[in-house]
Amino acid sequence: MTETESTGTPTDTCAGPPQGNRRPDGADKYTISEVAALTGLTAHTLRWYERIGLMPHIDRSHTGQRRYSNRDLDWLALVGKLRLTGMPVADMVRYAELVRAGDHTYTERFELLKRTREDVLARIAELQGTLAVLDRKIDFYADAGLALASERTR
Amino acid sequence: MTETESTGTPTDTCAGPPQGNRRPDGADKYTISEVAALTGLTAHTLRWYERIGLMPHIDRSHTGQRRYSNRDLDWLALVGKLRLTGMPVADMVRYAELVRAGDHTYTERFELLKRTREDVLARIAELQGTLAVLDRKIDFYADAGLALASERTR
DNA sequence: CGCTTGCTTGGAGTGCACTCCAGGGATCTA
DNA sequence: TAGATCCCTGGAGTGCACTCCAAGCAAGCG
Repeated sequence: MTETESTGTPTDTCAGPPQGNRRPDGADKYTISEVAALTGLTAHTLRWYERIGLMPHIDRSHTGQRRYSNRDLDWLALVGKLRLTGMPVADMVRYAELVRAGDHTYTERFELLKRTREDVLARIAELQGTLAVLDRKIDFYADAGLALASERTR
Repeated sequence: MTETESTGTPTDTCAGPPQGNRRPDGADKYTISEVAALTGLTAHTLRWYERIGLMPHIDRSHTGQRRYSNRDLDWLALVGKLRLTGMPVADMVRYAELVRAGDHTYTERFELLKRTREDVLARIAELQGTLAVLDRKIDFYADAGLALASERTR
């Protein structure tokens, strides 16, 4: 219920997604439960993301606890967006691997993003088709409901 | 090797209403594999839909084989649309129950459809937000790729 | 000092939506 | 009459994306 995924201003350059109550860079050390609150994911899921290779290496405190940075939050915001598109986690892991592999994977990342973009466009089109069907059915039920109501109450 | 189930349609995954190759009403008797071909679902899935109560009672031939009608195809088309919205199968079963229950469930069906419509609108908005992020990233990678290319080949 | 809270781990469990299997029956073609 | 092909059933298995568990460590508090 603490979904702090606001629709922020799209003014950032590359990966600057919307995120509210952050600490300034340099003082950006978040515990796992803070990140959970900020992202809406559970701590379980955050650890699981790390295990499957979807996260970069997360900083640790001197006692071994995770300390997330603003950069990690940026990455999680992107992951959240990709998740909304229905992209399989395995594909996101693939993208994460490309990022870790270095600059020579730019082209491949580019292709992956373009393919994803096409998928999103297709999904939007699908949903708009569904919306049309839904609207037709809703009109039908509105008429039927009206007919029933007038027949029964007046 | 009893059933050639998952042959499916190799390319046509648009899930649009393929109402072209239907038989006229009155001569509308389709076997399960014909329906599978028409809908893109597998015969397994069609039987499973029936088992969980997502389908009305399907006609049977004198030997007990399923014979689908145009009406069944209509229902499957709606189910396909609802599936695209991400609606859980359990909710679709609920809708199917309401339809079976009779005319006095009109209002409830109406509410369900309206809620679904809102969900679809929200989903489209989400996807458009994701599209914006994706486009920003794609622009970034296009520039980076260009820089790399000009550095190397020109 | 003990208690509570929050974090750690590997591994096991959950829910959804299929997906497949074994074993058998009916129909068609050669 | 044989073989191929389609279909039937209940139940078991699969893959994905989490979700939870048990056992234990570390810090803060009265």
